Amino acid sequence: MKILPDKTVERLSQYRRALLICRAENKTHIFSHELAGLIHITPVQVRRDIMLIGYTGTLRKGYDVHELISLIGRIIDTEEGLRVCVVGIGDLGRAIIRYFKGKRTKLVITAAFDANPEKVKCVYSGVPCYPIDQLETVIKEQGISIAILTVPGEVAATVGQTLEKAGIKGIINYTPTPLNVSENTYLGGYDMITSLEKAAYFVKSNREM
Amino acid sequence: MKILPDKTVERLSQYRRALLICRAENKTHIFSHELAGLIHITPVQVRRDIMLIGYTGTLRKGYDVHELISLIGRIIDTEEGLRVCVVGIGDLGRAIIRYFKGKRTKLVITAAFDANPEKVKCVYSGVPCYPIDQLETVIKEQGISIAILTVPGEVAATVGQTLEKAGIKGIINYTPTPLNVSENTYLGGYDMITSLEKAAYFVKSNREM
DNA sequence: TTTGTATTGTTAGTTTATTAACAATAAAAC
DNA sequence: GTTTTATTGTTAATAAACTAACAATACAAA
Ligand SMILES: NC(=O)c1ccc[n+]([C@@H]2O[C@H](COP(=O)([O-])OP(=O)(O)OC[C@H]3O[C@@H](n4cnc5c(N)ncnc54)[C@H](O)[C@@H]3O)[C@@H](O)[C@H]2O)c1
Ligand SMILES: NC(=O)c1ccc[n+]([C@@H]2O[C@H](COP(=O)([O-])OP(=O)(O)OC[C@H]3O[C@@H](n4cnc5c(N)ncnc54)[C@H](O)[C@@H]3O)[C@@H](O)[C@H]2O)c1
Repeated sequence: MKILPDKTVERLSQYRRALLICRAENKTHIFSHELAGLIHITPVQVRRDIMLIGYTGTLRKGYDVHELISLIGRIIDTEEGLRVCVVGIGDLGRAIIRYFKGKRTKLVITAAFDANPEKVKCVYSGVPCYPIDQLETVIKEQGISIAILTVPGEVAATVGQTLEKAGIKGIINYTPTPLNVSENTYLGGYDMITSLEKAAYFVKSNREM
Repeated sequence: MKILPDKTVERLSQYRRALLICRAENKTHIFSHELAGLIHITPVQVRRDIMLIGYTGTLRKGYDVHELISLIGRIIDTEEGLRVCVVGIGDLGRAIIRYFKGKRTKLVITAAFDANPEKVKCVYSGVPCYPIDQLETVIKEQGISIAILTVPGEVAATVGQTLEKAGIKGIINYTPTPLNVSENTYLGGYDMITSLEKAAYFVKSNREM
């Protein structure tokens, strides 16, 4: 399939999240305007995205929830799955591991890493925690390709380097430290302060009107 | 000032984060390409954003770090500040409170709420936790205008309603539950699974090439 | 002094993303 | 059986975001 627009990929993920909830509620079909409402966008956008991935719904009946979930899976997920690790098991790292637990079968957190010897022996929501100096070994052994970075900001840059050296293909960086990675490593992540400040700007502008 | 593009506001927040680090390192001036490198965008974009907010740097010397920080503050922040609360003090809520601690003076978390009586008495990183049934009272008393929602998904919709009733103007929803709020309440938030799935799609597409 | 270089500010151009519009048509209403 | 309505799929139009290009110019080097 042709490469999809960035924003469409992002929305596909959101669609799936919403559709999984629908499926859990035994809903078999959904209209474009319903799906749109769930994630606060327009129905046109939904239809356009769905067109882009080559799916067609049934007129006056909507989209088949199961089929759509499965198609989005075929687009976003890989056949054999991708493995993910979390580096830095503080509050944020733990929250993320718990949040992921059991959510996906094709994108699984299989390892955690920490520098603190106390944490290293433990298993968090089913994910074993290894000492940070085994990072490279474990990543290669398990074939992990994506890392979520939740270490303290001061050590983030160093750990980032190590991750790249270990062969990681994508990093989601939640630390406030800018990472310096090579061109072909995907870099994601966002800052909660930025989310808040956007909200603040909106609230401010709204009040002035 | 004319309303700024959404993306520019987002980047202004990121610029400030980077600039604050620079200031801490006693850097007084910064070039567009340096600032760009820190957040992985192009220098042109930096210059354009800075043009939009009406600032001008010094030729061959770059932008004054202090001045730029202060100008971004005047744009994003409000004169008298905005108050923020966190609803649901689990791992994620705590991580957020800690992350914010002391970071901003114009955007301050002043209250937390939880349903668990054990947590209610405590103070988290300087933020007192109130019982959820005092939500409306405390929000009105303290003049809180933005809420960060980190309760379990099952209760999110209900709590969202209450927040709106209490006069909240913006909600950052980190739960996976779609919220149903009125038109003029700002709604933000981000899903970490979506971040990951975007990364996965990228890694997958890259490999196929 | 003159020339060359680095860097800003800005305009115009391009690409990407969103929205509007509407033909097609299945189902429902009459 | 005919008309109306709701909904999809798609194309065309608009808007937003980004990028390229370059004039202007301060500073450094020659
Ligand atoms: N992006 C955001 O919006 C956001 C929000 C909250 C926190 N954060 C950031 O996320 C990071 C983690 O936050 P937290 O609240 O969980 O912090 P935390 O201090 O609770 O956790 C950090 C963990 O990293 C471990 N660690 C320290 N050095 C390490 C190393 N060299 N290698 C591996 N592990 C190491 C520590 O033992 C600890 O368990 C921080 O950088 C914080 O600033 C970002
Ligand atoms: N957006 C994301 O990427 C992301 C990541 C991680 C977690 N989450 C979500 O964030 C939420 C919190 O995650 P967590 O790991 O901190 O969960 P958690 O279970 O540790 O925390 C939830 C807290 O909410 C409190 N609570 C329960 N009912 C409440 C109510 N009615 N009013 C107020 N407080 C109430 C609980 O006492 C608990 O302290 C969950 O919905 C989770 O799915 C989202």
